[in-house]
Amino acid sequence: MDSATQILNVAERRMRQTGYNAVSYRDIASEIGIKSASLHYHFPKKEDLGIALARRYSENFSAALQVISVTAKTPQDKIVAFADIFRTELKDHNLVCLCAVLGAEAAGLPESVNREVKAFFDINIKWLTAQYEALGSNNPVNDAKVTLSLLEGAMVISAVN
Amino acid sequence: MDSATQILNVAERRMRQTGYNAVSYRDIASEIGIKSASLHYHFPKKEDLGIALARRYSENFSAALQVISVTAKTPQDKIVAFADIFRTELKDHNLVCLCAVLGAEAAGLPESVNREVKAFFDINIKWLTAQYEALGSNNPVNDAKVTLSLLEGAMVISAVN
DNA sequence: GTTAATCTATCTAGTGATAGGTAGGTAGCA
DNA sequence: TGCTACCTACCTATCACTAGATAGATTAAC
Repeated sequence: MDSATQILNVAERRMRQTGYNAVSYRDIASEIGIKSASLHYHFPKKEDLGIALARRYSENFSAALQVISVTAKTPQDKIVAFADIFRTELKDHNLVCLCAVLGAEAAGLPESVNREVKAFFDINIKWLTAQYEALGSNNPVNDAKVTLSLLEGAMVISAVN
Repeated sequence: MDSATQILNVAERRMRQTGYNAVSYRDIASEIGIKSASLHYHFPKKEDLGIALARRYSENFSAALQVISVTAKTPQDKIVAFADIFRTELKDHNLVCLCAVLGAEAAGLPESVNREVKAFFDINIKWLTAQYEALGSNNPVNDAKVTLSLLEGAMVISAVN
């Protein structure tokens, strides 16, 4: 596996456990087995790493939503499959959604990182809205926001236990 | 106002915006107009400050729940009043729940702080469960958890916007 | 095909800034 | 006099980040 991917993997896992500021270049580097200076070759500033992390997370999520759109049959099945993504991450790996963690720290993060986090939420709300529309909801956007809020909040509450 | 209260007020606001690790003794002290060394007189370790913050937050919340229990008439009214606490904090002061922020960073915080955060969630779930019981819910504990998760998640998602 | 030039990914070594935390002193007050 | 609440001055550790060097792979020129 190439170094950039290793860096992103380690950084993502750590940030999802402890937040943006608690993760240092030294910690990431020593886990991979390189020096922190080498991290700056791949991600010159921490802000660059934050942007790359949130963007990759969004892209992976979008891909998973595409798969669900094809594999699950009814809108109900799709919403259940959506929730299962979060449930599995939490139960099997004890990991909170990256964007929930970054969202909670938003006022202290670079604006460029916040934009990526916001984009993640927008993608998910849009996708959920489509499912609730297909279900004939008379307020699909609200239903989508409620669903996403519920899942994100449940992860945060569970993380402390 | 005494210094300990001023410290707690400033620290709470800042942590609710940026998280535990992004808040420093120096920042808090300079906003109040004292030296960072003086903060250590009131809260020797940052862990002590974290514990005190979460505990005070829980106590204030419990007091608010007591008030709601008396002022609001029906269980429905009480649950709405509960949600309004969160809504008001977010809309009027743009502040996320302290325990949502600390929960998101849980794996990187002292265990003593996490215990206080967990206590906060337990208090709220217990109180909400009582309301859903009074409403005749056949799974009041689940309804309580869903309600709290929804509110906490909504704050986190809104924080980034 | 060999050589020269360039690129990639890492290293060592260090910067200045800031973190939490401590020691010891002091002004004012009960 | 002793206590409270602050101060100055400092410590060590760590932070993000940079400069400059280097080994090895790749590419270009002849």
